[in-house]
This record gives sequence, C-alpha cells and structure tokens, in this order.
Amino acid sequence: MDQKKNKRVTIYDLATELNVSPSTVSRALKDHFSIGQKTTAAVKALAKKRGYRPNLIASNLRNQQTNTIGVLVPWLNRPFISTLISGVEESAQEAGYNVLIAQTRDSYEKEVINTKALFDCRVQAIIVSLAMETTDYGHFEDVIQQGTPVIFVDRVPSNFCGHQVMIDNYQTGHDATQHLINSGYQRIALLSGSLKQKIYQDRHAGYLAALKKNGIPVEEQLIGKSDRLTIEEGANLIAEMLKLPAPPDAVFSTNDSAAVGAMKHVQSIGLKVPEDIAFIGLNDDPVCTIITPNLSSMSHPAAEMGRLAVRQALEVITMPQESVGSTFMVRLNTQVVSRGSA
Amino acid sequence: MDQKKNKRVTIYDLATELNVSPSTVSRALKDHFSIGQKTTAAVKALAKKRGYRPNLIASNLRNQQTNTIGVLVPWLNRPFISTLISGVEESAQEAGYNVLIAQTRDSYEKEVINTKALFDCRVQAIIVSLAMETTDYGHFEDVIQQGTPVIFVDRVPSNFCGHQVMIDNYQTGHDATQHLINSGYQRIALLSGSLKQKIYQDRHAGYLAALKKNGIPVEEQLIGKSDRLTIEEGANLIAEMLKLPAPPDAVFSTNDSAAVGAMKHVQSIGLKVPEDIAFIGLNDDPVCTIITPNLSSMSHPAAEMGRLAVRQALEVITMPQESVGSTFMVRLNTQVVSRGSA
DNA sequence: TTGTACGCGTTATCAT
DNA sequence: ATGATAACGCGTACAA
Repeated sequence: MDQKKNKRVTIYDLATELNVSPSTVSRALKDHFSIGQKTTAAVKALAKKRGYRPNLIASNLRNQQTNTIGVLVPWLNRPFISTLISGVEESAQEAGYNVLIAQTRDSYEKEVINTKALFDCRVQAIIVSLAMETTDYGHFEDVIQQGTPVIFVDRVPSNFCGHQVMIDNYQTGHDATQHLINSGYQRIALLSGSLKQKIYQDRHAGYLAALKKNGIPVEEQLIGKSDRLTIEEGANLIAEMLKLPAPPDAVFSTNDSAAVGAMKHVQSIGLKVPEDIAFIGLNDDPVCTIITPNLSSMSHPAAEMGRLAVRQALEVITMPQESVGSTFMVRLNTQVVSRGSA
Repeated sequence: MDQKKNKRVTIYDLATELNVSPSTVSRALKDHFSIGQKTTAAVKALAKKRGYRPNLIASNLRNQQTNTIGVLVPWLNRPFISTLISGVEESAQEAGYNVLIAQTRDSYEKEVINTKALFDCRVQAIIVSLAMETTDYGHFEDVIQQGTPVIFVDRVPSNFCGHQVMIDNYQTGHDATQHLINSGYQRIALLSGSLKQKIYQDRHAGYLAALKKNGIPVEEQLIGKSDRLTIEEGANLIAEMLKLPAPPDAVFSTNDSAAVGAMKHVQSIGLKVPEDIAFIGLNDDPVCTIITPNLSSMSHPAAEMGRLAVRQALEVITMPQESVGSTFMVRLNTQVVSRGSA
C-alpha cells in the first residue's frame, strides 16, 4: 500500500482482484442473502485489507438520497443555537444522517443563497431558524415544492404554513412578565428583538397581555427593540430608559444576552439588582448562573428542540406521498427559572 | 408547476424542451464561451422558469470533488469551539465550500467512526480537534494516505506529523503562571485537562517552567487534572485543594469553565477574589467579562483559528502532488488579558 | 457553435 | 449464487 499515491479503492478493484463481478462485491459488502458465505467473507476480507471505503457520492446519486440534513441558523456561536445544533447532530448521527451547516448572519440574502446551496447538495431536509431580517419565505416555498421538507425551529415564520418546533412564545412572554408583576414590580420594560420576527411579536403580545390582565398601563418608552439583542445593545436600551422621568423598576429581556448587558450596565452606575431594578431573561443560558446576582430566566430546551426537529424531519422524509401538504407543529412549554435577579 | 409532485428538473428536461443537447445546456449554464449568446440566454431563461437547480451530487461524482470540508470536534456547544466553527463556516462559504460537522463527545470510538464517515462523504479535507481520549492516530493516517488531508486545530496530536493550527501552549501556560507570580502569588494551583492531550502537557510544562524560573517549588497536590474541565469539575478540584494544610493562593486553569467553577466555589465559602485567592483562565470566553470579579484569561483567537484552518486546508487541497508529505504548522501567540480576578 | 458518447462508483433489475 | 446491464445527472473529449 504505497506507490499508488491516493488512488481510491472501488468495488471494481476488489472485483477484479477476486475474479468476481462488481455486483457480487456490492452485494457481499451489504450482506445480501443471495451471496455465499465464503464469497462474502472473501470480499469483506479483501475490502478491509485494501482499505476499501464506499463512495457515498456515487451511492447517493444512484439511490437518490444523501442521508444528510441541512441546518441553517443565524449564528453558530451562540449558546442557544450551538446547543440546538449539538442536539441535531446527536439525533442525526444516531439515525445515520450527516449534518451540513450554514449560517445566515441574520442576513436575508445569505439565507436565500444558503437555502439554495443546501438544496443543491440534495439534503433531505432543512432545519431552519430564520434570519432576523427575513419576512419573505419564497426561497423556502421553492425547495418545499421541489420535495425538500423544511422544519422551522425557534424563529418560525408568520403567515406561512410549515413544520415547526418552537416554544409557546406568547405564554413565555406572559409568564415572564407575570413573574415580575407577582414580585411587586409595576414599571416593566421589555427588551425585544425585531418585531419582524414572529417569536418577538408573540413574546411582545404575551408581555402586553400580562400587563393588561393586571391593570398596568403600557408605556411605549418602556419597550425597546433591537436587531441583535447583544450585550451592548441591552446596555444601550436600558441606558436610554433610565433617562426617562419615570424609569422602569424591572426588565423582561427576550434573550439573556441583552438582559446581561442591561444588568451589568445598571450595576455599573450604582443601581442594585433586584432592589432598584429587577431582571428576567429568556433562554436560560449558562451565563445565568454565573452573573451576580444570578439571572432569572425562562427555560428554553435547546438540545431537545434540536433532537425533536430531527425526529420530525425523519418522519417527514419517510412520509408517504399522500400526506404531503399536511404540516406538524410542536410547541414546547417553558417555565420560569427563578433566581436572584427578580 | 403542479401535477408532477416533486420531480426535480434536470438538464435533460431543459434540453428536451429547447430541442438542444444536454451538453449545450450544461455548457450554457456555466457560460461556456463556445455557446452562442441567444442559446445561452434561452437556456438560462428556461432554467430559471423551470426552477432548475444543479444536482451537486452528480456534479461531484463526475468532477471527483465535493467542495466540502469536514469538521470533527469534541463538542459543538462550547464557546471556544462554536466560535471556531463559525470561523470555519465563514471562510468555507467564501471559498464556495460546504461544511459537514460531527462531534466526538470526547470519545475515541466516535472519533474513529466519524472520521470514516466524513471520508466516505468524500470531504476534501477534515479539520479536527482531538477527543480527550485519543492517543492513537491510525484513523487519521488511513484517510491521509487515501489522499484526504487532515488539519488539526487546537487539540493537536503528539508524535504525529500533520498539518496544525494551534496556539503556543507552552508559552501560554508559562505566561499565565508568570502573570500570577508577577502579581505576588506563590502557591499557584494548576487545573489541567488530561495529560494524554499534548495541549495540556504543554500548558503543564509551561506552568512548571515558570515556577522553576522563579524558584518556586512544585507541589503535586496543587496540580489538579480533569477530563472535562467543566464548571463542576473546577469546583471539585479547588474544593479538594482547599483542604490542604497549605492551600493555593492563586489558580491557573487551563480553560475558563473550570476557572469559573472554582472561582464561584471559593466565593461561595466566603473567600475573596483576588485578595484571598486569585484566578486566571484560558480561552477568554465571553463569560470572563460577566463573572464578578471579571476573570483574567489568556486570549485564544477561536474564529481566526477556524479561518486559518480553512485557508490552510484549501491550500493543501490544491497543492501539487509532489509536495504531499510536507506539513505546515501555524502557531499563534496569545496574551494575558488582565482583569479583576488576578 | 452544437451534438455524441462515455465515464464518475454504485446498485437494482433481469438473466443465467 | 452470481453476472451483465442500465441508470442516477453531469461534464467533457471528440466529432461534426
């Protein structure tokens, strides 16, 4: 095994060497019943000896399936998403599927390009969490129509019927707000992501509903919107609100990063958490138990959502043709994780 | 576009409809100079109209290249790694490559299986960060010999000649330790990963060298080893050391998670950081600026390492055959990021 | 400028 | 129990 630099071994090579036909080799390698014991053994032995490895590209072309799932997310390096992908990878691998990833960086344009790219690779399903910018879903309609199922996770579309795995964002927004109200806070700020995205619309609606139910007036100045909800943006949003004549006494942030940024900011100017101002985030990222005081948050089962998305994807892939058109939706419940910040 | 459910459009379909040959379509789609303007235009127009998308599986088989890079890491949901992968994805995408990911969960066995799986998918290079358990590299030798380059990042092998992108772990371990010494600490504990892994050996060696250079005796009880270096393990390791007659007055942890765990633990039993005990971590994870006091750490350019790994991979992929056998190594410098904990 | 024919590596169908 | 053949969709050398 040396002079032939990197010529890959094929079933033809094995067939030639054993004086059998390629089909025999092919069948023997997958324990086809019709091949004799000794032949099978001989083929396998030589395959191992020669370091034969099947060419999945050829196999995929022939079989018209790639056993690959595509994943398209805004960012790979965020706690919630990397954990979700970890769950996707785990379940996919168990089922014998590969995982092809791409990130949109929250750009609609990149989302369109990558959706096409994943389709071109003939992934058998695409698991998507929408870019912040996205409000048009034509690129997904295209691939769905061509037979590639799309499963939306977390950031799901609005006014578009498709498979979805998500949390109950309305209820989550409501419960977070109610939790603050229960603790006696009245002037509750909301740090929201772009209302272009349904999940932020729903969280926003839940927030409003909780206020209304408790007879608390809504103040638009206490509703901050941000496209990235980063630590910095969280700090900026709260900084503005603190300039108000009547600043908030509590904050519900629709993700933990912005909550952390806001919380660090108010602490940096001498305010006490939760005495002067309380916080609750959303996602229950690991950072919640590291910051002082620990950040209350809403649970958000990332890994489980990833696993569920794969399970549903596999179900759709193997779904009989007649049920094409029907969609499923998994909506997970969340709960308040109460810590020192609220 | 309706009754034919999900039959995909091929160049044959376009050729038939236009009464030209498939090769003409193929050439027109990639702007081959020999095809007339009007033909090219007509082909492209119909392709768009019919929603034609190239089948990359077929193309890959024909071209004997997949434009795909495989990534194999211990865990996807860790700040350093997810950021590294983000860098990989970014550079790969720019170069027109796809990214196939798999995680080993620090298991040697899974590493072997996934290496083969990625090879079977005919990825054109594999970017690997070793599993904690791995000390044998036969599975990588196999794929390398069959012509698939392997680029090791961060957790690189020992006694194995291969392409590498890493930090100078010896210097990093030395500098972190020296930083503590410069601040007046003398009883410096080390929280190390498994010494099976070269990176931890090197960090350990750097730690020892710094102690020696400063005339500080080495105490084995102050050297803790852990296979996962999680928050919990960091806490456990420091808890044991605090039981010693002469406990440490400073801690160098070879990752930030264990540093955070240890720091939170000592604070929970009433010790002050950095007055009673100082800390420096390694990776410079985002958490460093969130914990109180902020955690000093050693920089570790994750995204840049990912981009570099891809750049080197592409270079190797396109490398002339005669230079097969030569390997490159990129060793990045790190620096102390001094914060409140030390 | 365009068409013909073959092969990439595998596997399913039909023969033997 | 095994072999011959065709086909998956594309790209290209060769021919026209």
